[in-house]
Amino acid sequence: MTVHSLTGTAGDAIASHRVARAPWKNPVCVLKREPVANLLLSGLPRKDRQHVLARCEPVELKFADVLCEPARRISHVYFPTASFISLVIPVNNLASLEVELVGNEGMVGVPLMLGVNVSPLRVVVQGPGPALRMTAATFLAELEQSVALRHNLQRYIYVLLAQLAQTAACNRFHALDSRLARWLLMTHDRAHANEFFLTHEVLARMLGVRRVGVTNAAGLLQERKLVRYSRGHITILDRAGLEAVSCECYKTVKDTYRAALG
Amino acid sequence: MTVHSLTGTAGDAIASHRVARAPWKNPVCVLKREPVANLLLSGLPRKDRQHVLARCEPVELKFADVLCEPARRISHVYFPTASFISLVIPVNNLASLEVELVGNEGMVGVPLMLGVNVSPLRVVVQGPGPALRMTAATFLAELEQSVALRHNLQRYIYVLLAQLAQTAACNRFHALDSRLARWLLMTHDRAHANEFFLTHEVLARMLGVRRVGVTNAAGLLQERKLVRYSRGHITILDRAGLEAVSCECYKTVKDTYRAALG
DNA sequence: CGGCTTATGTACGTTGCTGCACGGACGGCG
DNA sequence: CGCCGTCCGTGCAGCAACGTACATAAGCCG
Repeated sequence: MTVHSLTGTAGDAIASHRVARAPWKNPVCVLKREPVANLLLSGLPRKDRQHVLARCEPVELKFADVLCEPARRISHVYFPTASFISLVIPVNNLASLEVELVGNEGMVGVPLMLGVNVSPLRVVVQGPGPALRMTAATFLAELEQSVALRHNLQRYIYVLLAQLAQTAACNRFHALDSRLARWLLMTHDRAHANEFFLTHEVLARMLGVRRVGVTNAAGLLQERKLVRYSRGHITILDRAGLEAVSCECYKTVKDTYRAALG
Repeated sequence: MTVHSLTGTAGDAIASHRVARAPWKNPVCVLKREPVANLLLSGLPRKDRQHVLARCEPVELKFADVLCEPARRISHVYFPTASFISLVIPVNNLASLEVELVGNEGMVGVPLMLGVNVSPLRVVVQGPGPALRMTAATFLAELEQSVALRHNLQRYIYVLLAQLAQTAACNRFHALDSRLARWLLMTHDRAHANEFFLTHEVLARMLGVRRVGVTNAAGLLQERKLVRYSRGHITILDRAGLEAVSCECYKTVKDTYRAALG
């Protein structure tokens, strides 16, 4: 993992870093991106925000970097801006299932807030790009400092709980087509780009199904002109169409977030 | 201390959910019970514990009482002692899935700790019996008072998160037999009795499957002499056998709890 | 006892996904 | 250009769970 710090405080420019240098092979991803801020931080009162941002280190996350393994100590918290990160639970060293997708609406490292310094899940970079990070110790100090930060992050944990429950139900009841559509929508929201890199293989591990299952479901979405993909590059063509195919879980989760943090 | 029944308070609005007769009155369940304390409270330092307990109201929960509906305000928090409570997510007003089972190792009303006063889930009494409860306001005041309480409950939320992730994976990957076995084990832990009341119908709604599916799976467990049941009365005969049939998720979750709160 | 309600058992075709296997196609690279 | 690794597509048998429908059995009440 390459981590280069941009010296100088992020100041009030919040998280509007300059755009990443080619995160993956295809530059198109980057070109379509606009500067993004982390919503948990940008919502803070000016003073708290500046204080926190001054202690954040901008980093560039690379695709497939593993930021933490289950049962290992959490060294840093991450606030993605244009990157996004999967929280994955491995099962039997074989299968795995994504239980949470974190983009600029969230953070990684929640257990620290709860008095625990190990992660229960595997943390994998799914979408390359910039993020802000803090050491665990600094983070805890900031929590002491800022009531607003505490407040925001507590509500974020609430959203997380609700979202986990919804995802569990979704995995249980909804067909693969719908779940795939939902996943693409969530990713679209967090990628801040119409195109992103994701092979069927990776998608399969996220959704907890066979690679071929994804191929079929994706074929269906492509037939209907909702997405286009080729060798890992997925392009969203028709959001509304995807929302129609996806289950209500997508909307439900988004509403929960808006109600608690919007 | 006076023991208040729920009937006449919150219970009235929801009493319609009760089943016609009263199988939960079966004395066998009760006879086998020993006095139990709530572990989140019993672990507190003496002084804090007394302070909290003095502000708790003992209540007797009845089977199938609905303590809270999704998106409704949380009026009380509950610390089950010998009772246990399901957190259920309804889907499409038809199916539903249990995402959490709370007994004397936990509490109901977690969102209050996170600055949110509505529940994302339906809260249903699964096992009748005593619990301690506090009004939302009192609870928040107690949180201010006691660092130890805050600490304990934060860690409990951590366990909750890990558990939700594990359950999601379990629902995705494991066969019904295993999941049923796991569920029975979890219930056994919380019921503090070898026998409890649960029809296949109810179990099916918890596991998110057809009633017939439960009948088959349960038949298998009974063939192997692991459980015995008749018209809603399930008796655990062979815990070790059940653990063998169940998936590792049971052990994993239990270990997580022990590590964080044991 | 007889009638009713609730709980459990059985049966059958259907479906969505699995496990496995292999064929083809695109793109990077020498 | 041609090789080769990665990624995508197809085919097929198998299976667990689904939806539906109906049949028995156990307790409750009059």
